[in-house]
Amino acid sequence: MSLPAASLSSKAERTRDRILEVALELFREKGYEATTMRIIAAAAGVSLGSSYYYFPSKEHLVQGFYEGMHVGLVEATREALATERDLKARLRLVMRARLDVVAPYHVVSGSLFRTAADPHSPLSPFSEASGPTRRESIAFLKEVVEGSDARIPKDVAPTLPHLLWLYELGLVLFWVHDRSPGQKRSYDLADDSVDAIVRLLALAHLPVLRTVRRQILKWVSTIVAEGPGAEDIDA
Amino acid sequence: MSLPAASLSSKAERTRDRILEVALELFREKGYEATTMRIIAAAAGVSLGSSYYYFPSKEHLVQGFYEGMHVGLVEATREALATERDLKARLRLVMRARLDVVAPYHVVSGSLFRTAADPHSPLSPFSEASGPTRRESIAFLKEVVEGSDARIPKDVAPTLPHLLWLYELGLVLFWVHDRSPGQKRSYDLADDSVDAIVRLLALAHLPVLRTVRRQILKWVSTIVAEGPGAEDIDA
DNA sequence: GTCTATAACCGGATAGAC
DNA sequence: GTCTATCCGGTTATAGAC
Repeated sequence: MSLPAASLSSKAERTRDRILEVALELFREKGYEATTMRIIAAAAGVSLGSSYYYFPSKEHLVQGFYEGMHVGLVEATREALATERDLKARLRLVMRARLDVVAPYHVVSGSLFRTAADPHSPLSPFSEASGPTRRESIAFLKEVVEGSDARIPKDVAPTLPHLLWLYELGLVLFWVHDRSPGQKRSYDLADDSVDAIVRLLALAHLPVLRTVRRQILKWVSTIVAEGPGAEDIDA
Repeated sequence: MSLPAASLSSKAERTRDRILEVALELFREKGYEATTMRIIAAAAGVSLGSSYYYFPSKEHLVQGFYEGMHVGLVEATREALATERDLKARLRLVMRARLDVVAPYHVVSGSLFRTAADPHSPLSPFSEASGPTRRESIAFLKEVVEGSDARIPKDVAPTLPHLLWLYELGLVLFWVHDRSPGQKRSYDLADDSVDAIVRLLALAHLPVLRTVRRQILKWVSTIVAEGPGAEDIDA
């Protein structure tokens, strides 16, 4: 989807793209379960067997979805991030945009994310296969922080993007479960939790908080170092 | 499983129990996917159709698992909790016991918890069907706190058990993904995060933290009020 | 009405011919 | 690279036994 567009045969590539495109549309329209591989194949004008030639499993069709969501977030926030310098405002607009971008998929999100919970699945956010997207997301959050005028304590700075990535994951997890109209609660939670995060960051330098700060940094490192390898930590 | 043991016919009940027992054992031995309903039925000495008479779906077999895990935790900690009064020690032993109790199921946990991520699934920790177990867990954590000699700020007290429940959920989620030998990282994380939590609680009364404290309480309420109904909040 | 069994359906995945 | 035929397992329909 965001691969170097050259080098691969064109007929095959168009077939592949068509299958993926059709599949994502059907997922959104009818849901993940209701969209059978047979229907996808038919809609894309290929046989069932051919679909499996391009995508080894139904799950693999969902990887394209994730990458799309990340690209969508970057595009949706580029303009606003270019001018805004206040950290709280930056984080808030990013998290709100995150929710906006995934919004059309809320109905399906349950069954879509279902697979993501399984660590053995390539769709797990911690998996090898998700590595590229994960690293891109963390790098993006790093920019969100560094582009602000906030002063972040030296020891917190390297871990902060990872912490924010975990936080974003949690927010989306909440959103998946959020049945309030328009997922209003998720937006409220985003606002409230961003407030708390920024305030905590502002207080982080206080001597009383030195020990907790270290403790928290320690366990965030533990969490983020988790996964297929230690490569995550220096993304 | 923890129902009033009377009132239902005994032959049927024994059949039901046998199916469940056999299923859990097979899940642990061979994994969730590899254990087919046909195998379960055969091992329990009934026909496939009969299994479906007792358990409407394969997922429903997993509900018994959850309840078992909760009962296991309570039993594993009863003795130690009876004498220990220090909050940090109490929380630490509870969280370590939580990991001990689920340990035999680590290999399977991925596919087992997979379904739990789907909000539409009865296996979701936030679902109606999980309500009883969820409320029991929160009530248990309330006792863990109240049985300690720690002084908890008045405004924090009612929300704390819910916060701890979310925290426990997160810990287990991490454990599911933890591939370190013996899941050592999960135990480390439990220790470190309990330290941080207890320290934060001790500092919570400080005037500088008043605003953050309120903000955090607010969004924890938002999260926990989420789900099938508002009944969660007064469990 | 409670329980059990057999046969079939449906959809994800695979084999192998062309 | 594309197809058809088939497998396999969760689930359902339904008939009948106790």
